Amino acid sequence: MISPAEYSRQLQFNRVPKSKQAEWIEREDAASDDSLEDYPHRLQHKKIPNIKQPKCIESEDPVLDNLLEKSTHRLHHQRILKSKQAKCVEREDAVSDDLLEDSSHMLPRRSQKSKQAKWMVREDAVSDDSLEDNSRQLYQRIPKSKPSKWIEREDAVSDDSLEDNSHQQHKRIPRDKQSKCTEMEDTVFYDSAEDKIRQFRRIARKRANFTEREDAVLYDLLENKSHRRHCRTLRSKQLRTETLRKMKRETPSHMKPGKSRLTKQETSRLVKQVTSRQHSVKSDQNAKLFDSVVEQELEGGPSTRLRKRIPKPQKEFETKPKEKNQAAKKKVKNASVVKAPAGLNNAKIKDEEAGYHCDMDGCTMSFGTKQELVLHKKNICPVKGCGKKFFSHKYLVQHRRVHLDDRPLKCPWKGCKMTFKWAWARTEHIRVHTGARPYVCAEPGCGQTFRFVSDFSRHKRKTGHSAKKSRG
Amino acid sequence: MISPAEYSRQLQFNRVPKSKQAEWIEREDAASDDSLEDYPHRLQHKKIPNIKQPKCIESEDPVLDNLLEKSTHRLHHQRILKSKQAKCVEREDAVSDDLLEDSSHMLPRRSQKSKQAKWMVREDAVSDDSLEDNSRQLYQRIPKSKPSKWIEREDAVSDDSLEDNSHQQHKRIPRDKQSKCTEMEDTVFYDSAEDKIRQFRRIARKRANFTEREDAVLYDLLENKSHRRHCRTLRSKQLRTETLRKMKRETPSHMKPGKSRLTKQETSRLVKQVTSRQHSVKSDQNAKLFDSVVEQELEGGPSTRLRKRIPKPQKEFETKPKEKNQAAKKKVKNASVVKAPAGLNNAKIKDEEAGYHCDMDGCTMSFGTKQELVLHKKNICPVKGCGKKFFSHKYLVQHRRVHLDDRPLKCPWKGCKMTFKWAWARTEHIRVHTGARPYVCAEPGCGQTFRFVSDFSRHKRKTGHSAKKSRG
DNA sequence: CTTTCTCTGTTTTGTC
DNA sequence: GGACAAAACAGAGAAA
DNA sequence: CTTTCTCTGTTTTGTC
DNA sequence: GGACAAAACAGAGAAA
Repeated sequence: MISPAEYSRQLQFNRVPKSKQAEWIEREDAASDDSLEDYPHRLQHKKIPNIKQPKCIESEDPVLDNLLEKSTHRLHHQRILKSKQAKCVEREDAVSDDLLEDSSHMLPRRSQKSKQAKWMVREDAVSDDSLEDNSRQLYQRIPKSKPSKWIEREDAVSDDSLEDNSHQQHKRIPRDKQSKCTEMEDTVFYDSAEDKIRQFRRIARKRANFTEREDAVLYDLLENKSHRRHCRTLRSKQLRTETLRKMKRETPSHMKPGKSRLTKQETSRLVKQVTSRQHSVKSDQNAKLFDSVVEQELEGGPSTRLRKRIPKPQKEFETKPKEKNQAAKKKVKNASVVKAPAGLNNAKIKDEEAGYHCDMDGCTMSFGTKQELVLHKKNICPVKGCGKKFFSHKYLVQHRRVHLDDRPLKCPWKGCKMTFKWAWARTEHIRVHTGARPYVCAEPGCGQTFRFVSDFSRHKRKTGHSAKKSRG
Repeated sequence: MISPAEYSRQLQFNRVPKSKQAEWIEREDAASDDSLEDYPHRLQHKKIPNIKQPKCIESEDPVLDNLLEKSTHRLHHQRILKSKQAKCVEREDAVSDDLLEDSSHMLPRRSQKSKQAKWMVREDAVSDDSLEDNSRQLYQRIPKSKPSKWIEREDAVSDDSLEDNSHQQHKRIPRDKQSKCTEMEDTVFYDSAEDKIRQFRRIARKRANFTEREDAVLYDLLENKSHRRHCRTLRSKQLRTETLRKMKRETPSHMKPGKSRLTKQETSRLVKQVTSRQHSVKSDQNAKLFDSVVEQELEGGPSTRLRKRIPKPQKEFETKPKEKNQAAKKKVKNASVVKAPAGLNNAKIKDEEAGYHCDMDGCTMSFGTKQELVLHKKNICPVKGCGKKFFSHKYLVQHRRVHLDDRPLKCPWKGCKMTFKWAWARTEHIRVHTGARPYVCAEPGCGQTFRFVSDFSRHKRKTGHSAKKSRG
């Protein structure tokens, strides 16, 4: 089942699932085991940022997109979170059946029986379109869509906005994973140094207002610039601490000085500019480690300030309804599930099978089934697990990006590889680079500043303070 | 802005955001920089599993929940993904304004003006309820809810199911993060060994059918059992390889043998049982590393097979509409946003302010605003960013768990700390432990087996093969 | 719990 | 046949 | 691209 | 005033 190559790869990358090492609980012994489970400090909550990143190609061509969009480096990150107090609500013990099933005396439980197209709810024109679609939906399933009336009328339609081609979903974007390292022996030290470099950057970024931008951007170094190998390391507190300790006492020789353009003096200067609570001693140590591992890029400036108006091609959906092969035909009975407009599945813009065109004012979308179109016209997203209902038809079209992988908006900072689906996300992200805190509470004695609307908004909500936004 | 303690912590945990080290792109220099960006191997896409875990306390008391739910250990994980081909669609250059804003010549752009309650769309009874709620919504915002007609009638109501108290959202549950290590000096080696242990487990798990369960569960060792510190380490390929190399050549003395109950002989046996493509040589090495770091727990068995019927208290929502303090009153004008039923926010079950009770058959839910109730009755989730529309009112009630943190279902395997909101997720997860592959394609020459319905379903969809499920 | 920061559905602003 | 809860399915989609 | 595996809205099964 | 796109907001929520 696993090739030697894959095996080595897994060995190397530590791909063995965590939970797989657990033991089977003896039914009778469960009590003793459970006694241990009330400990508040269990290693339970895990949280790992996730990011998918750009694709650099100017494409109107969905086929080309498909070919390219899957070959991107992804980087990962790890953080140790603090514990949540244990709080076990044992409410469902349905394990029984499944345990039986999985424990080697398992029986066949179910054969795929027919699904009746009983799914459309009356009260709207949608009724029984489902049946007439059964014959053409081979590989996709028909959404058990939810008819519902409300269709916004005021600003319902018009054209797709400029960003209709940008899309995808990602969860949390860890800030600086895209480091890169020259191949070297002392990788361990590299990694530790990298941590400290990040720390330095943070410190620099924290300085008051970035009157000199140079200072703020001194540290672009770990970014990949070409084909170099990527170094992504994340460690536990223990490992990190341990590594640091070892470094201090036994391996100064591993460092490779001379690569960083950030001198120790510069480092110290920056550290001093930081708020007084920070420890310049530690930072100075960092400066040494710095030298061993990094390359730095020179600071650039904002690349554009002129807004570019894109003429909007308007022919996004060519949509040639395409009968797929008949292989799946025997399962046409399963006709009641949402047939996600294949284009929406997993970030591909396959508009080929879109045979049902939206005729709403200015909307050019089309879908593989009548159901999808009906949902679409009701401003309900027809993607299977989605089913969201929107106020505006136009937004529904923009909403598509949520289900696509495209992330066309890039952070303009040199070396920053962050990409976005939403302009606002990028807008706020940039403040991470600039250090700007544009939201200032106008409440007379408050004076708090915020970098993100959300935080400002929360502040106002919680305190009732005033709402003025000023320059940060 | 940052305390010394926080600073050290950040230093230690490497919390500096990645993208913060980027440089500002000179507008004029952008071209040269951009030339670099077409490289296919950019370090862009990142993907990091995320997991939140249990809370062990029997609580009906939301206050207690709030106090406890935040103090849980979270663990993290990192993986390096393969590259996605660069594909930069520069479609929006809207940076301009924000760059200006953030670059120190920023101007106040907006003061919170009034939001008119223009949001309710005609065509349903919802119309202008919004206005009458303005006075009582102080800290929450009123959802700009989407009136829509469709209400399922066939199985619309009845009681909440057993699982109404279980909830929250998490993304991807990495399989075996909850490792634990005794404090020791050679953490690096520990980590490497841990990797290999996982690999071993994977191999063991891959064996044909787990006729002897003992073999499948030999490796439960890294799980935390009490207050020990957690060791979570994730490294880049380079670091891992390097560490491994170092271990081999210079530090056999760091190992701490005698802890593992898995002997080298056992290991070899397991390795032999693995598919022929795996390298027993490597595995044997692993067995040695094994010894240095792990403790093992004895295998248990399934803890329960009897389904427990929970009587269902039925008084989930006591809901005393509670006027919060008046601080936020001046912003009541912003009345048009979804006021997420505070109970749904961020996994707290605060039903205190629920003053609008659902009178649908058997439904006991209540909400802070009429709008929410109206949405609820339309089977639309009133949580702010959600707005999903469901077929069944009863499911809408179950859907709540998506927005709550509670994860009441636990994996029954000893030492496995996985928790779930959905029974099916746990059911399939358990197969990860057992190795079961219950789905067998019945297509005459196919014979493929699957561990997860989803994969089986995809197989059938793609191949058109038959649908019988048998024991794996 | 807190802070930091991204995602996204809806609202507000700005321009014509 | 009906009602209903439990179980399962079938996608979507994250992670590797 | 693939495999592995979780999440979740809807369908199917099982029981009364 | 209207229409409309761009920008911003206000949550939700992930991560640390």
